Amino acid sequence: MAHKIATHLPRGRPRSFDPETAVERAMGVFWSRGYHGTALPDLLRATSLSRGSLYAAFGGKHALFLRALDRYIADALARIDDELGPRHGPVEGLRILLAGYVDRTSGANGRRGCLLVATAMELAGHDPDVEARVRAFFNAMEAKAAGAFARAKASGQLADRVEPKSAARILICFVEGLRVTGKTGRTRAASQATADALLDRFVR
Amino acid sequence: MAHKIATHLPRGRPRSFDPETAVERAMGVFWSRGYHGTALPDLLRATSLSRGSLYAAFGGKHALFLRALDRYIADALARIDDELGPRHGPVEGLRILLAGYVDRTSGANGRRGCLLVATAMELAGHDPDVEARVRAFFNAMEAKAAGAFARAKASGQLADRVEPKSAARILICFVEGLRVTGKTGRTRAASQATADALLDRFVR
DNA sequence: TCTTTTCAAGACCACTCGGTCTATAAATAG
DNA sequence: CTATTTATAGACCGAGTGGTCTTGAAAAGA
Repeated sequence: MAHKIATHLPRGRPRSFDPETAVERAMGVFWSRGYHGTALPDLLRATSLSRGSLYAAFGGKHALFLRALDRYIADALARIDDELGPRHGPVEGLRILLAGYVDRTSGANGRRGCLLVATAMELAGHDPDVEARVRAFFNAMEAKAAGAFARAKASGQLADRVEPKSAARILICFVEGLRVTGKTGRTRAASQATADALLDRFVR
Repeated sequence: MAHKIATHLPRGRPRSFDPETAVERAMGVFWSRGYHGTALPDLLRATSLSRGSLYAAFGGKHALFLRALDRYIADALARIDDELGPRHGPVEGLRILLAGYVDRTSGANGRRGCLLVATAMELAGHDPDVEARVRAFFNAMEAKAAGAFARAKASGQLADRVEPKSAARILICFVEGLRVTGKTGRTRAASQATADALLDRFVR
């Protein structure tokens, strides 16, 4: 008899299951390993979901990825709104925003990278759903940064001939470039000094 | 008899085969699709090599990828040496370098992306061989750019209080950020205007 | 209580992965 | 000429891929 010795292993043990939590945990896996580098079992382990549950709830790997990306973008935009919001003056807000990027692109944080930048490089060229989200993020961020620069200019805090829209685009390229160079584990001190040097070219 | 009807299909047709050409073609595939997104058959098609030849010549997918990355980096550094070399003044060289990045990050060129940036985001955190190469590239590029800024400063062409090393780091973050935002297909005019605005904060 | 719902476990599917190896044929060296 | 070298074509391998489906047990509602 080549039958299994122990049949009747325990099967289902339903637990309450929060989709948002699952998306958040899946986001962490995609963030660390990229889309192609993430296998279904990685996601099942991270979310504590079974294959069936994951497919019923999200439809598949790609759909879950888009949910995770949306969440990452929403978090990032909310953070920018907070940093550049009315709680601080515009220049102070930009300084706080830059300090946040310095923190997230130094040492181990830097090595972890950025889901949005990694996704842009890995998928934006081939996946229209992804490209639309990446473009929307950069446009939204640009609008928020340009608003802060415009408020700074209106209160006379900018150097001569600084145009808010150009300054915002420069700032975005700079921080996304920080995310790239941060992948090799730059020190916080060096990144902060570079960020300070940039902002000092714009503020009076 | 379930044998094949046509046995004796033609097998070997040896051709001379240049490894550097194969590396260059493999580079193009990795560049467009990323490391995990590239399958062996893609590389065989692009190089016109058989599996056996590819393994005999390069040892495998990962080793071939490193060869391709080395080639990409060597090409990039040679181009920078040319742009920032004695053929032009330092500020003119920086302007030419920026114009090249604008060209490579606009429209369809931008969508194609950058093998180095994509590799940094996809693999640098997990692959020491890759991380070493990415770090070496950024260090080398920073040294070259800092040299150009230093020469510009020595001839009085920089704005007050611009420090060559900080300026070089800012420039690198900016151009690598351009590669990221370029993935969504920005227009050349917008990118060029942004690059001009950046350089104008540094030159007198 | 009994029925329905909700989930986990995991077998199973067809396919693809990177990598190895054999058989064969053209080119080349002697 | 023959012998060797160099390359191709492609079968083959075990492992892994994303995705589907069946089974069974715990939870929830009646």
